[in-house]
Amino acid sequence: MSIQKPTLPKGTRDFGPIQMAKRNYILETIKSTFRLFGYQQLETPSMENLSVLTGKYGDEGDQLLFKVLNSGDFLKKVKGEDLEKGAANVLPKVAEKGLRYDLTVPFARYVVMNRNELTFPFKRFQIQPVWRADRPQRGRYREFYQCDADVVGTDSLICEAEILLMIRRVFAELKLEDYDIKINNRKILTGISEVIGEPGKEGELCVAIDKLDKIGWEKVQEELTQRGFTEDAVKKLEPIIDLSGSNDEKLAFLKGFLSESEEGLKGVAELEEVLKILAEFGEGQEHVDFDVVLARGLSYYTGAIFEVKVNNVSIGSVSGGGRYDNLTGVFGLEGVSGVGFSFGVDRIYDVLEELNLFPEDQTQSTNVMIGYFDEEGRNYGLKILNGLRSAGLSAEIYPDYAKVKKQFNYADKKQVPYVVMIGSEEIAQNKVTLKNLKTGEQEMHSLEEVIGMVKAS
RNA sequence: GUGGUUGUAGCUCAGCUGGUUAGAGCGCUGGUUUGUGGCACCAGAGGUCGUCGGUUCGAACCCGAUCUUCCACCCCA
Repeated sequence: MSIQKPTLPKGTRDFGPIQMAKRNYILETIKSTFRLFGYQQLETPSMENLSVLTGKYGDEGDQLLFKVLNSGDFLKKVKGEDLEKGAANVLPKVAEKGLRYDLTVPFARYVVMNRNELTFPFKRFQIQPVWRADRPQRGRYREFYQCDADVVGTDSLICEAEILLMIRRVFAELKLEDYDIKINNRKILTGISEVIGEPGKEGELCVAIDKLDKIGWEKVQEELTQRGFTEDAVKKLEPIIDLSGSNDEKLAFLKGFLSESEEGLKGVAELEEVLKILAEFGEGQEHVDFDVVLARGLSYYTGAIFEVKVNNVSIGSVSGGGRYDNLTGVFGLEGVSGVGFSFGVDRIYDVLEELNLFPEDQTQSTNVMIGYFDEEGRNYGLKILNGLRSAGLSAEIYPDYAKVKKQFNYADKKQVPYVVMIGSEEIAQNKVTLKNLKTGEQEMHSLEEVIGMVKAS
């Protein structure tokens, strides 16, 4: 029998100890921020029934769902005629479960199933992996983590303002300074499409405008024409594309531009209110940038839209979100509005790595390692080990009888800062030798002294 | 889903127009040093050249398929 090399499925990764330390640094920052703002943690199963997942992400989304083959004889419901009709006909008979595609739909399902137990407004955060059968690329994986925070059951714009505050807090903690929180409002986009004489086409409008950064205004015009926008409409759009100035200046302009659109003015008013609430918090508009052409998640967002971009790095977009009316409508619970956003941990990881912003000592796990020469030393070491741990120091003993060189090598590789060495002399004096691996200094001390010294370092 | 790209030692990569026994650096193991890691020196182990098939007297090298990697598009975090 030939030995086969193990491999990972496409688009998945292992996280080793070093990576986990760094990931936890990011995740702890995010979690503590969510908790600080009153959000409670939720977890849902990796698998959902396909009836919950399908139809929520569009045709393209359905294709990207990982389906789980039924257990046992998964073919028992399939008939010959089903096979002839094609995959779409066979699928529901061989798979009834799928891996979750995002955290929002499972959350909506949870809210509907627990509507009578929940106290609204309900603020929840959720940090779990999601799966997409996408083609992997840099910063795009088939298994990746989302960190969502949503509040449902309120229309209050305080929530929007708090999202801005949470993003700023997380980024400040992570020492990320050069970034912009782009903010816009779906209603403004709707208003613009009305005003330029193409009502109801804001979706297409935004898909095209969204590429502005990438392909430029010229190409966007081409695409708009291709999508059936009139020349007149494209021309009317021009002042929007050129819009610049402070948030307040842009809003002032839009009030005039959108004066014919009730919906558009409502969007402007909402945005103004969010900024006003921010001011009531005693906070400024640092990093907050009203971006009229920001368009994302248009199929579900109905109010505010957020996106966070880190400047001068290869992967810019690290967070996003928005307000949606009627999150739970598809599951039969009407009128539950919510607003939420999500941090992309994997991308934040890459950004921090690129900017070299991870703290130095993230990987250090053990404070002290105990080494020894013989059985007597080992047994004495076990007592010392227990003492160190009781004092709250992370400690370990080298488990095998081995050359001192090997023991020290192990400590060095693991970046353990201190080694306690035990030989006959130490036992006789009821002390231990403490060696600082960074400086190379070593001296005999009592256990209590060692505890004090290591803790002080 | 469309188009392109990559695969040689644990890692990063050499390897000529197809020609004997496939190399380097780092890492690993052992030694110089049986109460001491990093540094230095010495020695050693480790490869079905992604996989399967084809062309050829002969394939890491040419051809096909497949998997994988990365990139662009679509879309998205």
